[in-house]
Amino acid sequence: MSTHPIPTGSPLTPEQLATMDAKERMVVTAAKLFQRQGYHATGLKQVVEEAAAPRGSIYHHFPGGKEDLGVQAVARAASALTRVIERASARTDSPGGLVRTLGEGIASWLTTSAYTEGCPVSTVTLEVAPMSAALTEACHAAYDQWVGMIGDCLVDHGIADDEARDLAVTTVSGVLGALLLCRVGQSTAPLRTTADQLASVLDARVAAIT
Amino acid sequence: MSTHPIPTGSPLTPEQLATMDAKERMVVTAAKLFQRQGYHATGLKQVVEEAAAPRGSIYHHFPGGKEDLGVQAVARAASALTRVIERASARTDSPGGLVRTLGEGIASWLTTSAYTEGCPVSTVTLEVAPMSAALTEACHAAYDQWVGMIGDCLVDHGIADDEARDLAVTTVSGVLGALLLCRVGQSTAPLRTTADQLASVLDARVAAIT
DNA sequence: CAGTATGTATGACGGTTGGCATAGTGACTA
DNA sequence: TAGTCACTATGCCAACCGTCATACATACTG
Repeated sequence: MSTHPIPTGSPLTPEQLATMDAKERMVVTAAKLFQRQGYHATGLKQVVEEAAAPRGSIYHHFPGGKEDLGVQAVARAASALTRVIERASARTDSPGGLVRTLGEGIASWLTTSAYTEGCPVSTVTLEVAPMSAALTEACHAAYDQWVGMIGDCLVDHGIADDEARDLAVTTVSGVLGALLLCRVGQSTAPLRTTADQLASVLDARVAAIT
Repeated sequence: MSTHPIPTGSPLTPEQLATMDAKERMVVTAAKLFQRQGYHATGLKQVVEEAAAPRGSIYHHFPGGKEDLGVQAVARAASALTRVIERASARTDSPGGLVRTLGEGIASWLTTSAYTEGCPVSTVTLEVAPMSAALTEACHAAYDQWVGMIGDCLVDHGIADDEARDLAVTTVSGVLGALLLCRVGQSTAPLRTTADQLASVLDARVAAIT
């Protein structure tokens, strides 16, 4: 890692952090850092510094050490994306609309962070699976939830459970993969393209039923 | 990282390594380790040990240090997947068949490694983009090549350049994302599902032309 | 209220490993 | 012999994660 072109600054606004206790600050800060630079590149030192938390408290709040903190950070980060899906789901009524809105939401997320923040779960997944069972499980739970939410949306539109799940898996895969391409190319085009195409597939599938 | 359930063993067979010089051994070993545990979790110490290479040679062969080694390892690993695509491309004549064959190839790759080895490029991408320009560029080049190859296949079947590229982006995104889900769930189902669905989309698109 | 007990919270330390730089070795050339 | 080259052993300092003895806060007791 030769250069650090983007001045990282604080991963969270001080106002937000001020409202939390030390433990929560650590979890939230770790989540942001994992999302930005990955699990192994994030030192506990950096976490406590940016969270303005005392070094010694780590093993009080997280007896399992870094891995323990990681599990909670992943869970927290995952729920953030879950909310994005929920919000997108509330704003549209077709599966295709959901995917498109979701794609836009994530895209804006990418641009506002100057492509430093990707999927909070994917990075950790690739770094630790399947070495750390606890972290792998936390990531797995996140993906399952996302697949389930999109699958439910499809079922609501009349698609059979099995096919709905398959389509949801493909959709989540596509979005996650597109996020990779976006980060590496510093462009939201792959995400918008992929979301658009997946949306068309889902809508066509729904249309074929009615 | 509490446990190490899978005895890692040597990442490469000694016979393979024996035919290479020290530099090549380092690149290949680094590629395997990055693929397995990521960039930051891989120490140069581990690389030289598993490559049976002398420690002091690192900065002779790779003046840019770890990042330099990383760029070459990514390039090498990427070309491995490129060959898989080439082979899949040679064995089928439809885009859908290509994607299905590709999915199977990667799936067998996952199972033989007990899900320890994922996409060699994705892990590094998420860990370093966009902090390290050199590594990001190396990853970008790999993705571009894959997208280009699949896009070319589509163009060969009569699809216009722009749409071919869009479809290729979606396909690569889906495969990469599915690989994530496979690793976290220790199952090849997501990959086969995704490949299957993407293949259907591509074939339908081709069929609509003729 | 004074004194103590109990559990929480914390700063300082340690053994290890991280990537990297330097000084050095030996082989080959002139 | 002197010089050049490809290559390597050794050592450095910083950062890593985890442990520990201690300080704090609250609640209980006489």
